[in-house]
Amino acid sequence: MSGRYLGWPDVPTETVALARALIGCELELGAQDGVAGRIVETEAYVPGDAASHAYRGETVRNRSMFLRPGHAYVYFIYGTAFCLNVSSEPAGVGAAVLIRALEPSRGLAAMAARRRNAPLRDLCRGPGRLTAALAIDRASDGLDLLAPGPLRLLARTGPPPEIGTSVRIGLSREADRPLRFYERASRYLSGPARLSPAGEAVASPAAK
DNA sequence: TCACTGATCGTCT
DNA sequence: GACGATCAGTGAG
Repeated sequence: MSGRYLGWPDVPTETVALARALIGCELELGAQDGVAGRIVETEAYVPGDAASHAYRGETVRNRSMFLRPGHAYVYFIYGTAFCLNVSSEPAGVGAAVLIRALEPSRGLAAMAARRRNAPLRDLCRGPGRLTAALAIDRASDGLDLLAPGPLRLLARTGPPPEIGTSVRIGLSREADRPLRFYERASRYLSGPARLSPAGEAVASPAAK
């Protein structure tokens, strides 16, 4: 089921607060496609962070990081993958939240087709995989995810998820900062399992 | 599940 | 010219 569309200024401006608030929200590709997934994993790239693309100031590539909160920053990495971020902090400040994983919720067949029929669990597990599943590329860079358009954020439905914290994945600088956030109960997380302990499950069907 | 490797290319030094 | 917010495939435990 889908919630209501998020708009400005429904979301926190501060980067870590936004990274946590996005867990459980739904990311929807153009309503006509009917493709969407719940965000279950994010990473914060805060101001002054040496691991952030914005660390050395604004460039043509990272300019979307300096937009008002809620804009898409999409970049191409390792010659193989696109990564989707949501800009944070007031306009003019370079910071963003990387969307690392989604739990597929709608349009599963379309996602699978774009992902070479990968198994459901792997459709959106990882920043490059979810952009492939949602057909997100550089054309999506700069889009406002909080306004009508081809890519939108929807409010979380249901109870607040239990959120876990860990170090970020794949970094060489600022690698020790606990700026990765994930939904503890989710089976759709990226990275090594040791970074995503499920914690004390209250009533997990699988745990017994 | 984890560890390792090759592929691949835009961006910045 | 090197490096990087990654992925798929392979092999071992």
